[in-house]
Amino acid sequence: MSKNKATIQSIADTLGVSVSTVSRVMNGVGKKYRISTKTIAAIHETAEKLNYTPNKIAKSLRLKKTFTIGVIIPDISNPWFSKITMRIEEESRKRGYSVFLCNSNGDITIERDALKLLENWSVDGIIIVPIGIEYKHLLALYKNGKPLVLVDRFFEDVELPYVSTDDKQGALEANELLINNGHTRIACIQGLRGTSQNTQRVNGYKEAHKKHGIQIDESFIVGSDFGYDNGYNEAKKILKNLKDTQITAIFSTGNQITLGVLKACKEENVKIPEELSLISFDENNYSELLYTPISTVSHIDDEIGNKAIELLFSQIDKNTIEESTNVLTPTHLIQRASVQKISS
Amino acid sequence: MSKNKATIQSIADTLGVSVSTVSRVMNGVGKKYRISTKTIAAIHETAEKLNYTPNKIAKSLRLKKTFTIGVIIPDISNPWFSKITMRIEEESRKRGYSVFLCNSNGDITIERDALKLLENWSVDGIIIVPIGIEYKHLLALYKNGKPLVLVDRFFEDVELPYVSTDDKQGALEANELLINNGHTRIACIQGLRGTSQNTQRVNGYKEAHKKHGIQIDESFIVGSDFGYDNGYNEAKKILKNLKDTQITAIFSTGNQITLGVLKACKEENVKIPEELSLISFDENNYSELLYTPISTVSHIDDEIGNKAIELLFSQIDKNTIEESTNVLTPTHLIQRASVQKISS
DNA sequence: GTGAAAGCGCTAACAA
DNA sequence: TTGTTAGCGCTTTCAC
Repeated sequence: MSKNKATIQSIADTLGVSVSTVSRVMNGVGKKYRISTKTIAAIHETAEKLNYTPNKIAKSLRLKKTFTIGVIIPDISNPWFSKITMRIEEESRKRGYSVFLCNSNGDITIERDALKLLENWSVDGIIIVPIGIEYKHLLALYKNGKPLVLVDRFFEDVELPYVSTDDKQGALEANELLINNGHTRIACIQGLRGTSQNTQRVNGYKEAHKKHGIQIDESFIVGSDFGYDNGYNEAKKILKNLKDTQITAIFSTGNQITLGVLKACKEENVKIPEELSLISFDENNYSELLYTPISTVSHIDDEIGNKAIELLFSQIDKNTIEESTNVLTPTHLIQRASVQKISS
Repeated sequence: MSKNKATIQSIADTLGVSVSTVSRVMNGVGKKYRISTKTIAAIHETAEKLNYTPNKIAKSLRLKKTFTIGVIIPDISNPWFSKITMRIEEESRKRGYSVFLCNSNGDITIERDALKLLENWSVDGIIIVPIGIEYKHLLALYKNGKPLVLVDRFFEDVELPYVSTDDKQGALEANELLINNGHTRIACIQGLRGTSQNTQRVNGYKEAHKKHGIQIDESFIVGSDFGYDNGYNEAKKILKNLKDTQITAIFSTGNQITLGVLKACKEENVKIPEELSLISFDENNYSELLYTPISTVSHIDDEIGNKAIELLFSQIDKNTIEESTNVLTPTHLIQRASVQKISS
């Protein structure tokens, strides 16, 4: 097996034909150019023999099109994101595109660098779950003509197409469930402040309160990011002051936060739902198998992934009907044992 | 903001210098070539002004080096894989490399295509979690000089560097724990047959039996892949025949299988560990929070990811000390409530 | 200190 | 039906 790769040139040389002929055959337009069947066969044969594989780099440079898309995710180890990434990868592959993956790790500097990198790689389009606190770099790229779709988090009043979840409505329903079960003192453990996702979910929390004429105690809204530790730490504090605050339920804005809360409750020996009700954003395949099955706000990652790809390729293929570039998918409330009726 | 990107050519033109000068400056070797400070400054300035970003495609073509690595994973939505992917991405980024992600979806055809694709993209190296039932395509590429590292699954007696878990030892310890607790009739729900991972784990199961002089009942070894459904279906069958088989414990070879088992036990109202003990490969941050905290065989993904990257770059940088290219990281048994002592 | 020019592998317009 | 050739954006040798 030779170490230096075969090129169309080497095929052309061994056969005594020209590179264009080889190129045409390799691109399957041999017939169209009425290249003789035997030439076609011969080319395929030597290609095989020389173990030829086309050089995508050269092709990309020439065509100014790479057939790649870039994906930037804050944390692929989060199941919700990894499922979306999978969807994106699969759909892209079907369309003949490959995926460049970047993990921004929740760090805006990395996000900016990753974006620059993808630009330098001339990816044909970008799907990003932005950190969500800054959009200038995204807007600049988009305005410059690079196909781009935001997923999960977006920026209000900024002209960047997105597909996300109707977080507010989901949060509203979740909190109404609590309220309808007699809860009026509900803690909200939030994620990263300033992100649309968080804002919407907290807004849903607030709206549920308003709708039912319940005073909002701002001190009940705590936390700072979507991680496990945040959930754990904030829950710990809440549990320690349960007598003072009279909190009877927690609304968790993310799956990792929820795990932290569960850990804390376990440590502090606080029974769910007897002593504390819990409802959480994000459904997982283990949600019903936890020590108390958790009521969740499910949002379908598959659909979001699909929509994102659809939106992106409509930009790439320039078939864009420039209407409704923004999509909010609905949520679905899954009721389980973690919410209990109380007499208020 | 102009739509057509600036190139070193356009910078050279606006400044009336040559492309080589610009190239040198952009690559930070301006001083080395004793290019005048004002020229350097001017070039940087216009680069900024024209919003120049280097074209990695062109650079790659010229250098025959892409500063990318390819990653092929059977299922990134599996937390264990996604964590490894994250590790790989992060380390690569630190070294100035980007990641091409492919999800083989457990399909050998896709795996082969993905590999071909990465080859065509001239990635500088490949990290793959192979489906594990075929290695010819991998070996061919490796023999041809492409840096390659297998992760998690490997092929015995095939000269392909890998970093994996000491699955056999882990399985051995897990089953010894069961045996030491009086269990002798242990079911094993296996994953994809023919993969090293599965073989090793089943071997560990068998070895534990042999070591303790327990007859192995081959009919107790069931299942066919690492998915949730497999765990669910096999557990259902086991639970229905509990009286006949006298099975007292299940050894699950993977995290998704375990979730399926838990679901089945819940449905069939079989209490863990009172009626059935359970121990599982793969630790997750929710393992201790399940309705029965699960004893697990933990294997540290971070270390595996790091080792894989290390091995890969030692090949890429050709600093390879050609010894010990294979790594097996140890497992760690985490004991929780899901295993109960029984009087045998 | 700076520039000219070849060439990485491929495509496609133009030629024959 | 097939070939010639320019050029995608960049690096680098050689020249001055």
